[in-house]
Amino acid sequence: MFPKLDPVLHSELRLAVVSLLAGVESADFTYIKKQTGATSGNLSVQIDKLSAAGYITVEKGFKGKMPCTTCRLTETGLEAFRNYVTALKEYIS
Amino acid sequence: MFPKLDPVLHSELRLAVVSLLAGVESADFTYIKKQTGATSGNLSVQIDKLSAAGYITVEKGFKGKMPCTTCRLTETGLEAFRNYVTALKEYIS
DNA sequence: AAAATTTGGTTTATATTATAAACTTGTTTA
DNA sequence: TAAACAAGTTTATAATATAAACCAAATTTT
Repeated sequence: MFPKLDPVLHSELRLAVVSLLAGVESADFTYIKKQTGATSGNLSVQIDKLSAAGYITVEKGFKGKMPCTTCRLTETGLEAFRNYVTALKEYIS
Repeated sequence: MFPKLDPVLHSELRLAVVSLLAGVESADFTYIKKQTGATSGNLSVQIDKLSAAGYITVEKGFKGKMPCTTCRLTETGLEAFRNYVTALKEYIS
């Protein structure tokens, strides 16, 4: 009746990050931070978790001389997001 | 951009309980337990939290000789649920 | 050019949560 | 009457989310 909700996505900030990434080709740390309003520490941790789950890829490079961390949603991540949304609808409809 | 999600409702089991109660006039502990597949302990704790938040009322009585705990969604609870659903849609659409 | 500030994060500590395991009280069944 | 079951509650534990503190490099200020 109530399907299990993916615990990786059932987190306010991680869900926001994935939702954001689902709409763009890629986004860097600073941008995600601004859009979500998260603190750096929290965002850093949650990005690690999404990465560990294989839901996003994280690429560290530089923009000019400044470090820049770029995140991208993987196929796995997109599918997990879709599944989560489907499951969630059982709860809220 | 991403609205804050009510932490009382952003919990798999509590959300299931509220979702369930939103569709019926009332439901007792055993029924909720069956429908959600939760363990008694977990359900007991989460019902307390929903009750403490004023989202449900809990009435202890007997069905025959057996104790029976009946739960009902309050107006506050229903409104919180609606708000949660609205907020969530910002994340998943 | 040295000092102070900002950028872009990471690491660590803490407080909260979710969950299961163990327990309680009373009832039914063998 | 002893064992098993029902309906929960309480307590312990493991996982989470979050913020606070920290760090290195770049930039700006004096």
